[in-house]
Amino acid sequence: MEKEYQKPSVTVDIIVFSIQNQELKVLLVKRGIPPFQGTWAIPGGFVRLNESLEEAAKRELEEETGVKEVYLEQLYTFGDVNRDPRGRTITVAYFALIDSEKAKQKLKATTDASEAEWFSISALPHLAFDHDKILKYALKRLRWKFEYTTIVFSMLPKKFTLTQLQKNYEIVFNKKFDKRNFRKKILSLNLVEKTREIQKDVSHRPPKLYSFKKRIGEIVEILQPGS
Amino acid sequence: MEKEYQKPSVTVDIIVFSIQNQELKVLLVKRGIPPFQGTWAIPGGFVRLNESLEEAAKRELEEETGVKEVYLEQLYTFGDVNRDPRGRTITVAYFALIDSEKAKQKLKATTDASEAEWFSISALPHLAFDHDKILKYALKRLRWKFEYTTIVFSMLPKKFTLTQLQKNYEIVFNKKFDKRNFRKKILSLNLVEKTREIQKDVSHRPPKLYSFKKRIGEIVEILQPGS
DNA sequence: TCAAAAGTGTTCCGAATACACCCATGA
DNA sequence: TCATGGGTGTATTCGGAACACTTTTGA
Repeated sequence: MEKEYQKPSVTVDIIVFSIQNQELKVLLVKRGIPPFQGTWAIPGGFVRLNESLEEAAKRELEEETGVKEVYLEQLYTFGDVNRDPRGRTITVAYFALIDSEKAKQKLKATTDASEAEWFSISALPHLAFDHDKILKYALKRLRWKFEYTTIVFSMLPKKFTLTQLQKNYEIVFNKKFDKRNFRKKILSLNLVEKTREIQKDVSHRPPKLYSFKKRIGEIVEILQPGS
Repeated sequence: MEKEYQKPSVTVDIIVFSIQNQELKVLLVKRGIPPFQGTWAIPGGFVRLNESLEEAAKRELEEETGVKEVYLEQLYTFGDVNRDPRGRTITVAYFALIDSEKAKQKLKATTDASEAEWFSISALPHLAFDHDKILKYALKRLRWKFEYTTIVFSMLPKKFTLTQLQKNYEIVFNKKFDKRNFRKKILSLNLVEKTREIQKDVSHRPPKLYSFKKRIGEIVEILQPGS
């Protein structure tokens, strides 16, 4: 067989973001086997012949975290010749968003003896392979998606307060927004509706709970660049 | 070897757009061999082990068209299990933009006895594999890029008139813009500068030629949605 | 009564929109 | 002189930005 007919390996890697304790976090796994044994990496694995890329990403994600039904989208495909020392490997990166309630669930013990852990994006270890680059790109995409689409709602529980919503934006952009302008904007976009519930047992004026009306990920320009 | 260790094949497909004769066109090749023999398809081919994905895309593009140094960006990776009847094949789609002068060059005779031809996107044939879907997505991305970045300049010669620039937008969006507002916007973005040249031999007032000042593809929100 | 977050309006400014006429050239 | 596209300005409207105080609850 000629060189050009040999096949590269194909993997999927899933960058999983969530917001916990007022911080943006990403899920990493410690590699149990070489190469990069003991180094943190983005969770992922080989694509099987009988599953689509998205199915592979969903399967790996469930294997690592036990969570299903999260927001998942393809990020980018990384295919530099020497990105994996074991041989030519192309990885299709996905990024996933988990709402704060699901993220609190205990991480499933992983099958391949590696540990999984949430890391704040402000205190990341160096990652295996080209995963630093992949993560950096995922963050860029995340911010972009927050600006122009409604994915924020995939990181919130079904019912939430407008302050929680605003906090999520502030965490992702690492920037404060004006409360009145923020609420005016969100309400004018007609994205949310009041529920009849209010949050109880808070030691301040109890906030109203809202729910999301539209399709997650829809493009709407929630926040303009620089606002 | 177990099922999950068999490897899929990996190809790149390149959707090449250009604007010719006031129409948005895409380059297609007629397949010379089965499957889908005689059907039009997006140009592409297998990724070799010693080249990155982008290198593979550039190589295939040059083999098909003879053009080099075009705007090229990764579009999306398509990996449904049955998208290729020959067996599991994942394709990394790229999209490329060629300026009108380069696009006028004669298409190189292709090596694998297939013909290449420019098709207006308003009169497309049915395509092989899942290429209809890929092309549809590429068009979406193209429009998005026109709205928010400066890629339009990759479809223009080095020196161009503001009317040519506006025409390109009108063709891509299939929509007219107001001449005064368009020029005001472009000039306020500080993207172009007057050259000392004017276009000669036109049977009307000769237009000034402009050149592009910045990096192609930079995000600038040239046209707001709905403008 | 205090602490903590919820909730609420107005003014100002810049950018987007709508809109019509004169200019320079080749045929 | 005519046809063809080049080139230009203003008034209006809309949305973004800045900004501070009162309300409600639990501790």
